[in-house]
Amino acid sequence: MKHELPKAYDFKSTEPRVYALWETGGYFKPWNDPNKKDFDPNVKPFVISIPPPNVTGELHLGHAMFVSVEDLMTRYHRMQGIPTLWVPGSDHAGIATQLMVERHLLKTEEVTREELGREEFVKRTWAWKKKYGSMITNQIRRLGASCDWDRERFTLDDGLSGAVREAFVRLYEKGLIYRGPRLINWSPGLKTAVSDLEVEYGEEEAVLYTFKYMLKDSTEYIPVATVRPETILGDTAVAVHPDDGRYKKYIGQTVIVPVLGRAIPVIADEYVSMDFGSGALKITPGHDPNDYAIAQRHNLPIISVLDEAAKINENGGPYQGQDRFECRAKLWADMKKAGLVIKEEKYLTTIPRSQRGGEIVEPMISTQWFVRIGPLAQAALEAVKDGRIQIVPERFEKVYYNWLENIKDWCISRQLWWGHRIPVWYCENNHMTVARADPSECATCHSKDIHQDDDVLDTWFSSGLWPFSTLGWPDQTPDYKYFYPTSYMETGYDILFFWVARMIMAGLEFTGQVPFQTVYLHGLIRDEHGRKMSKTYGNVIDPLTVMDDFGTDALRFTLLVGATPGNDMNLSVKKVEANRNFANKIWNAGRFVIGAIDSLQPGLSAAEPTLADSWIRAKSQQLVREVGRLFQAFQYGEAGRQIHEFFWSDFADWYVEIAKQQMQNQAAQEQTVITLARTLEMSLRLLHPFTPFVTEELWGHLRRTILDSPIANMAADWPDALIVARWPEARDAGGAEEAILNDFALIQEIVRSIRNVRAEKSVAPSKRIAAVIAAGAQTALLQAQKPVIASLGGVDESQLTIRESLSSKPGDSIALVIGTLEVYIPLAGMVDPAQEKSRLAKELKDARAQIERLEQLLSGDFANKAPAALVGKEREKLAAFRETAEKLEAQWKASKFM
RNA sequence: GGGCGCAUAGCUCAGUUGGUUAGAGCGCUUCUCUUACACAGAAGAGGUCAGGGGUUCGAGUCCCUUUGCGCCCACCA
Repeated sequence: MKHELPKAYDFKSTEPRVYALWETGGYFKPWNDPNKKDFDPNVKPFVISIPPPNVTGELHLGHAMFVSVEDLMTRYHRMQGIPTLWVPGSDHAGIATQLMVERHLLKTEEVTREELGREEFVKRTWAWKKKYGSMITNQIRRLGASCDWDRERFTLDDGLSGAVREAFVRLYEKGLIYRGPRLINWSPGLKTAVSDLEVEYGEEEAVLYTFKYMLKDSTEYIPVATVRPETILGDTAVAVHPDDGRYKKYIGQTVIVPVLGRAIPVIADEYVSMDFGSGALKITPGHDPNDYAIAQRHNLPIISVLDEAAKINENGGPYQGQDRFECRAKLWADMKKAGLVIKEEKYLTTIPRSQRGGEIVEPMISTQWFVRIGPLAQAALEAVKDGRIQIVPERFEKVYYNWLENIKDWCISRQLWWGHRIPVWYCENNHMTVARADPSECATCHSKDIHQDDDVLDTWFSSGLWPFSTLGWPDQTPDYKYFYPTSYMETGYDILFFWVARMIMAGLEFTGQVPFQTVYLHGLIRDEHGRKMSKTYGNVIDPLTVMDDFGTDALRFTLLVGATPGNDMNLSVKKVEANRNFANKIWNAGRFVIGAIDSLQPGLSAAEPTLADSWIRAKSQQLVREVGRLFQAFQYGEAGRQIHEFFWSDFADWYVEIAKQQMQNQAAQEQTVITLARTLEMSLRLLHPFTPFVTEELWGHLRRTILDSPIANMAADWPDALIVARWPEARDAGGAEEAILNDFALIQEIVRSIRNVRAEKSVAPSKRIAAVIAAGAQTALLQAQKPVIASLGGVDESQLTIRESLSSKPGDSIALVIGTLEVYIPLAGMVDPAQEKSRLAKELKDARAQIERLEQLLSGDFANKAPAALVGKEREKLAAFRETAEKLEAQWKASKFM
C-alpha cells in the first residue's frame, strides 16, 4: 500500500486543516485566485449576503441551518465556474446586545448603564464587541462556510453607518420619514418604543372587570367592562352604538370617571358592537389603539396616565407613582368601596408582550420617528407580483402580499444607546437639522448650540440595507457595481417581514433594483418530537457539541437532507449519528478505491466494460441528471437523498462488491479500477456541497494516488482542491441506458433470491423477478452473468446451473439450479393486462408530449436559425414520434376492448 | 375572524409536471468479525399513504369535503 489511510474518518483533525487550506488558498474569493482583481463584466456572478448573526450571539441550530444551505448554494455555483461571492458579517442587534452588556455590567461591576452614562456605556459595549465579536464568526467557520472573510462587515462599521445616514436623509428629504406623537407600543421593561412586529400576542387568562359608569347627578349608570382597570384613569368618553335602545337616551349626556370624578361624555360610534359584553365601551385614547381611532373621529382629548416605566403619572390623581398592576388592584378596591363594582370574572384574552423582554407592552402616546411605508410597500409588492423576485416556497408569496397590503407606518426610533443614532440635530429654537455628516450649527438659524436626537434606529433599519451596504453603497464601488444585485436571499421564514420585506423595500427605494432575485426560506428546527427548543425545556441541541461528537459534515448533511423548504424540521441526535456513519462510509469507500488504484499493475489495457461497469456508469449519469434538475428546483434535500442512496447502495454495496470479483481477473482490472475511480470522483463532486470536509480530504488522497499510478492521465486536469473542481455534467441518455439498468436490476433480484435460497428462507422466486424477466430479459443474459450471480449470491459457480424450458411447457420458465435447490422463474403469462394497459397509456402520453415539444421547437426561431443538419434531425425525431404515437393509439383503442 | 401548513412503517421524516413493486434513517427479527468500513455486510418483518366523495386507463400525488394537530396575520371592551 502506497497510500495508507486511517480506518475511520477522523473529522477532528481533518476539519480545521481543510478549512485553513481553503481560506489561506484564497478559494473563497470570487475568482478562486488571489491575484486576480478585476471583474469581468460579461460574467454574471453568484452572490449571497449572509443573514448577519448578532455580534454577541452564540451559535445555535438556526445558524447551522442557514450556513449549511447557503454554503451548499455557494459551493454548487462555485463548482460551475461562476464567480461566486458570499458576503459575511454580523449585526449589532440593538436591544439584544445592550441587554447582554447591561446584565454583564450589573453582575461584574454592579453598575447600571444609567450610572455609567451613555458615552461610557457605548464604549463598554464596543469593548465587548471587540472581545467577543469574532466568536460567532469563528463558529460559522467551523460549519465550513466558504465566505470571503476579507469582505466581512458589521452594521456599525463606518461604511455601513454612512449607508444608514444616507438612507435616513434620503427618506427624510423625500418626505417618507416623519416625527410626531403617535400611539406606539411601549416596552416598560426596556423603556423604549418597539415596532408592531416586535410585539407578540398570546392567549392568556385574565380577569374581566365590569363596573358602573355613573351618569352625572343620577343613580343611573352604564355598565362597562375592561381587563385593565387602571386605564379608567385615562378615560375620556364612554361609547355606545348609535342604534342601541338601552343606551340611546344617554348619548350626549355626561358620566363620571370613578374616583377621579372627571366628567366625560357619552358618545355614539358604530365601532361598538351591541351584542358584545355590556354593549358599552370605555374610551382610553392614550392607551388603546381602537380608542385612539375613535377619539380622532370624535375630537376627544387624549390623556396619558402611564410614565415610561408604566407607573401612574400625574394624571392618575391619588394613584400617582404606583405601578400599573398595583394601581389596578387599589383602584378596583376603591371602586368596590364606592359601590361601583358589578362583577369580576375569569377571562381568556390576547395579551401583548415584548418579544425581547417578555413583559406586557403598553400602547402609549409618544413622540417617535416613523417611515411612511405605503409607497415603499407598493413597490415591494410589485417586485414579487411581476416575478422580479421569486419566493421559494411559493406559498409565502401570499403571506408576503397580505402583510404588505395591510402594512402600517414603521416606528423606527428606539430609546436605546447601542445603535445608529438618528442623524437629526435640534437647536435651542427647536429647528431640525437632518444631515449626513455631523453638523456644527443649525441649518436654519446657524445656532452653534445644537444637540443630536437621543434615539437610535431600529436594528432592522440597518439590516434592511444589508445586501447593498455591505458592497459599498452609497458609493459606486467596484464591488457594488459588479456584485449587486445579489442572487439568492436565504433565511428563515420567521423573518420574512422583519428583514426580507424591508430589504426589498429598501433595495428598490435606494438602488432602484431588487436586492436579490430569489428568496429561499428554510423552516425552523425543532426537537425530535416537534417541540420548540428552549432552555427551560432543556431540549436544546447545541450544534457545537454535535459537531464535536459527529463532525460538521454529519450535521450539515442532516440539516440539508430531510428538510423541505419552508417546512419545520425535527432534529434528533440519532439522525446526525446516522450521517456520521455516512461520512465514514464515504471515507471507507474512498479508501477501498485508493487501495485498488495502488494495486493496479502497469501495462494492462482496458477491456470491454462489463454489465456492472456499464450499469454503474448509467446510474451515475442518471444521478447527475436528477441532481441537476433537483438543484434547479431548489430541492436540495431530495438531491442529497438520491446521492446518499446512490453512493451507499448502488456504489458501495453493489458495484464495489462486484469490482472485488472483477479485479481477480487481470484482463478486467484496469477497466474496473478506472470505473471505481470515476464513480468515486463523480460522487465526491456531487457530495461536496453537502459534506465538504470528507470529500475535500478524500479528493486530495485520490488525486495524489491516481497521479502516482498507471492511470495518471485521468487526473491530469484535476484541480488541487475539490472546492474548485467542476460540477459533473450529464451526457444525454443513450438508448442503451435503460436496457442496461433493466438487465442489472434482474441480476440484483436473482442474487437476492439465491441468498434467500441459501438461507433456506424461500425457494419461490419473487414476483419481482418474474416481472423483470417478462419485461424482456433473456437466458443469455443470465448465462453471461453467471460468475457475477454466483459470487454475489455466495455460491460456487460450478454449483449454479441455469436451465431453460424446464417445465412441461417449453419456454415457460428459467430455472436456476443451485446444488440441489432450484429457483424457477416463469417467463410467459406474467404480463398483467392492466399493467400493460397502463404502460401503453404512459408511453402514448410521453410520445404526445415529445411531439408537442418538437412541434413547438420547429415552429420557433430554431427552424430558421439553427444549422440545417440539426433541424433535419429534429424533424426526423418528430416523424418517428408521430409514427410511434399512431401505433400506440391503435393499440390503445384495441386494448379498450380487452 | 381571515390565511397557510401538516396528517405516509413502532419513532422521525422523504416522496414537486399523476405512471410499473410507496422509500430512508433509527428501532425490531435472523444470520455474518468475508482481505474499504461492526460508524459494517446479508436477508427479513412492518404501511387500507387520517376518514369520505370525485376526476382519470391509472391518485400518496389533482379537486371537493370531514376530523385532528400546528403556525402566521388581525383592534373586539
